[in-house]
Amino acid sequence: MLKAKTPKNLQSGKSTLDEADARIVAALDSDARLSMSELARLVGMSAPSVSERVRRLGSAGVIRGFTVDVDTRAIGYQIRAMVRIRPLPGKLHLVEKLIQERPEFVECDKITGDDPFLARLVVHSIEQMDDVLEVLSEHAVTSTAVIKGTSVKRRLPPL
Amino acid sequence: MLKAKTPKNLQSGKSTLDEADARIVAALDSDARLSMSELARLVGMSAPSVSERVRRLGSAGVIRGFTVDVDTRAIGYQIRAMVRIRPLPGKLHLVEKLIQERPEFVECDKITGDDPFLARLVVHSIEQMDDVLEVLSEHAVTSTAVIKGTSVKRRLPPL
DNA sequence: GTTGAAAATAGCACGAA
DNA sequence: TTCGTGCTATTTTCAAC
Repeated sequence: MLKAKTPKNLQSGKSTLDEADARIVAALDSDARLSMSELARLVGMSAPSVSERVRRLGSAGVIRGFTVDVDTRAIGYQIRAMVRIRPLPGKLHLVEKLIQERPEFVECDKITGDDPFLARLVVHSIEQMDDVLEVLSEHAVTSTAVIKGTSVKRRLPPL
Repeated sequence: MLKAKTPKNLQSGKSTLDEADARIVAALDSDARLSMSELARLVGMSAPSVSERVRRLGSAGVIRGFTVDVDTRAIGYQIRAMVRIRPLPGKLHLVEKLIQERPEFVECDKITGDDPFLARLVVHSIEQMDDVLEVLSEHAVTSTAVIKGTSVKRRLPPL
């Protein structure tokens, strides 16, 4: 049995999780659809306790939500690429809007350095990739690197 | 009520989803913990049908799993960065292993271009970032761009 | 954080289209 | 085939402790 006192540190937003919460988050990361009762078994607590902790992790902002890991290749998106995007002078916001409006950009971070945006692109074909980049071409300079494989699949940092 | 004929195209691995599957995947993406009965309500089918479709999407490889979206800043990881990594000659595999062994690298793609790896790094502080990059420094050249914000939060391409 | 009871849900077998 | 109905077992939730 695992006895862990309730963390008061969630609100500070800067601390580490206690052991029970860490185990809960790790378990949910490997399968977000685990039932509360099974989750309870895994962490050695009762279901209501675990349920309450999950609720608290949600309202504390640690858990933003639960999502599905979709293999885009299995639904026809054969090509993934990372695109660095440098808007021409004065076109930063326009370019950002264009990126957001193109659903093939499935992720985009604003970063420091020469290229303000780094976006993940998912397309069916090279032709489609070209179509998407064409939209940006008169407003930004882009550098595209096709993804050949994965060395580290998305994972959580140490909890 | 939604009548959609069952897709025979899942096995081909290259096709698009039928409307029911698309709605199921989209709904699960917004909340992977939806109950089958609620999911059934959302897509206008019975719970057993939806349940079977989710099972099939899993075994077809479309759904790889269900995960939790954790806000790493809420657990003390204040800094995120994208790191381009170019191993020195002959050190490609060594560097890949070093990346995989460092849990602060929460994602790493192998890409085309001058820099073979593009990794996402999550750390508590600049000092920790330096520590992590130091490990690579004698085997690779790295270019680090700190993430200032997000333009597009991770999302699915059109289904 | 735990226990126990009521309500909701999941999973299975079956029949219908 | 795939979808829907009715059943039982499990799970979730809420109460009280």
